[in-house]
Amino acid sequence: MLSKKTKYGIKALAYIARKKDRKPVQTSEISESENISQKFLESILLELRKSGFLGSKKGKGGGYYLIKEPEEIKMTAVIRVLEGPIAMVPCVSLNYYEKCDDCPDENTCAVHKLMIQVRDASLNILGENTLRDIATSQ
Amino acid sequence: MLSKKTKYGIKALAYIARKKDRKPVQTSEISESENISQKFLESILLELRKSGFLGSKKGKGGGYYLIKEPEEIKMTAVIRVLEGPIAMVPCVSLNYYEKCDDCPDENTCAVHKLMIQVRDASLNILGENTLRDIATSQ
DNA sequence: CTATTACCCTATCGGTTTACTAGGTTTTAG
DNA sequence: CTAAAACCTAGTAAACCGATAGGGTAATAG
Repeated sequence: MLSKKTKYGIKALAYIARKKDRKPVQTSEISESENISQKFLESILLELRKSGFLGSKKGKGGGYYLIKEPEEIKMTAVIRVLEGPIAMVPCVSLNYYEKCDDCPDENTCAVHKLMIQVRDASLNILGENTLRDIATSQ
Repeated sequence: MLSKKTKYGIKALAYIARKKDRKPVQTSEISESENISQKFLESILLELRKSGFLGSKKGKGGGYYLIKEPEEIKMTAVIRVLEGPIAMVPCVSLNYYEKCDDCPDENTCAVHKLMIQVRDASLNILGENTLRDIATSQ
């Protein structure tokens, strides 16, 4: 299940991407338009700035803006930063790998191979969708 | 992320499916072989019995056995019972649909269409894999 | 210069879920 | 009878989630 944090983060990024100009967008504007608690949204946008997706401008007329072009931002990258692993099980995660303590051998694990297939299918979709795709999909 | 419960449940089903005869398998045997806490496993197998995947026999020599053939059991069905929805967001779930309270219109939601694609990709994999496939995949 | 705007930071908190444990009851084979 | 096994009810410690509180700090318009 996707957390609200991730969901809100994606929506906010899409909102900013839909703006024609590159002027900073205020959190208050996004929170009102997308029905997201402003304080909660602030913490999410802050995280997106620290991880290199957004830039920010302080003071009057400030806000957040995209650093890269929307088509350069893959959804895999966004989800990995906000949500963490895309895989359903740590032992098949590419970026957040962890060994299962109950499995002596991953190659003989019934769950392992199945979850690799699911992971690859998800990675395919999320890797070929960019912020541009989801921002313009209305 | 898949819960331990679901993971253990799948492993247990696979273990039972690998047995040639149809004699009941005890929880103690499965828990030792698969490194699962026995008490926790008990509750999982009980749930799998109540949802129609397993039969049980009480008393000495009792245990759990498959009711259907392994190739008749799709992994979608197992996961839906143990884990719940397969979709990453309730608003795209086929079996556990729920409306988002922040979305006025699903058709204009940036997250919605993306998550439908992910769901369909996952459903494809999990729907074409049966218990037979994952039990014999070593 | 000063008021305002809006980003930035820390801390906390109630609620839910997760993974598991404890302890007992019922049923059955031998 | 008795040992073994499923069955049932509760409880619980820890983690996580979504949000809120309350400010601090930097930049800018006028």
